Amino acid sequence: MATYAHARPALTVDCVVLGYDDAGLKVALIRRGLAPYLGRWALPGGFVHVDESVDDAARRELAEEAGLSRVWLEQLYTFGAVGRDPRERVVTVAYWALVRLADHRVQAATDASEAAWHALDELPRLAFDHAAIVAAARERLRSKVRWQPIGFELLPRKFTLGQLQRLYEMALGRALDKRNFRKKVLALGILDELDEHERNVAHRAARLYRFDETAYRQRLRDGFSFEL
Amino acid sequence: MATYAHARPALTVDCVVLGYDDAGLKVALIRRGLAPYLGRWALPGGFVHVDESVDDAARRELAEEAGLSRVWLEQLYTFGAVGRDPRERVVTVAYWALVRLADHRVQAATDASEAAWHALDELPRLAFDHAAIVAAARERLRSKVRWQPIGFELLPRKFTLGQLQRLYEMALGRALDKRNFRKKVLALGILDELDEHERNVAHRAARLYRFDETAYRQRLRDGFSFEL
DNA sequence: CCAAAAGTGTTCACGGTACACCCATGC
DNA sequence: GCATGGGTGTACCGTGAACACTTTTGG
Repeated sequence: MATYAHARPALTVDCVVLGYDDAGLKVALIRRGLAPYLGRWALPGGFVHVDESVDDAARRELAEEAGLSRVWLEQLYTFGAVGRDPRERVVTVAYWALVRLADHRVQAATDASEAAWHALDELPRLAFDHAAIVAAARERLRSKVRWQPIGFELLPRKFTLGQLQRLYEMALGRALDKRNFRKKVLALGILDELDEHERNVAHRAARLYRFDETAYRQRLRDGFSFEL
Repeated sequence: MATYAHARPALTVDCVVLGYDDAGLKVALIRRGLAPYLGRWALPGGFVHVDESVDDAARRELAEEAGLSRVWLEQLYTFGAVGRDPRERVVTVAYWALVRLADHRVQAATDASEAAWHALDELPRLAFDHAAIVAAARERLRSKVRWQPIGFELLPRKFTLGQLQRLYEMALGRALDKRNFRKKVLALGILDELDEHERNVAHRAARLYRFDETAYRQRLRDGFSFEL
């Protein structure tokens, strides 16, 4: 393990930013303004600087390239195949993030020519191996959603149980029984029932709820299972 | 994302190799023959070459530094804090591996002055942030063992249900009920019951079993849950 | 009054858990 | 014969899954 003087792989981060609205799950993509894959859609990301942690690099790129900050962010997987970038050897640490679509407009910045949300199940062809990275994030969402009440990161602060259920159905890729879902989710004891209802809907207005983070942390400490 | 000409972080892999025998879980460590942390125990690992995938680098280091090959190996997490190596900026992709202790003698090789198995719950002080990496592997084992019948990678090819149960108890950190354990594990239908028994034991000789990988794959395809 | 989603309980089957005694073997 | 782990079955309980109708609101 002598000092390393040879060519080294470059190191980047790439972020799979997932958002949700009533139409479904979306990913934030950026249209590349440079070769290779000029004009293709790609994940926001970029090189890791020597003086920042990899986590910080992910947050920075998210802010610079997509104009997003203060989002929930977690490391996903490191993609290190040899040919994944045609220019040179690049290893990328992929992250995934969840944001409230209502709160965030993605905006292109720096060297990205365009940024936009894309529906998760009708993605365009992506640059590099980014399709595989998105697939990994999707898989992680599917498994994580069963153990941690992640959904609240994606919904507006006040939401209906119907919205929450539709989100879970999207994430899990299957229909859930309405009564069982409400029963379980309310039994978790991490929702504040508000004295507010939807407005201007063409059907009975649903009650609004809010995620009770304090109760959630308490339950976590008590060793609680959030399986849905 | 122009061509990158500045200083770049170096990229390494580190492997948490877990082994098991009747005395408990062990991790393979190497005594460092170079500064920094000269003489300290550390995980086997090293730099990723430009012409090999990160996975390949992990396998190579495992072979070179610990003399291990053909082991079960999986990516664990990427550690990218800024100060984790005092010499220069180094990001490491951590892997974890499971081996049959009976089959593998670790042997020091290349630039490691010594290699040995250490009991997982009485580790010496480790170099760099390797203690955190081992802790992450341990946590991963604990959660993974519940979903995938991982234990078989760690046991000899023929084993008793008692051995399997003790392994699970080590991994999960709690005692399991013998009858329930046997019932569940046999119900999985992935064990071959052999017409062989232990020999030379000071008690009733236990029947030996073998992991039936074919049946396992079949169950996986059928969407089977291996929760214990 | 019609469409569309909200809201609400009960029953059944299965799996998890708790629990105690006899058996085979080596010393 | 004794110490040590191997081996076996049953009863209870809680949770997950299935399932249908009434209510409210806007158009």
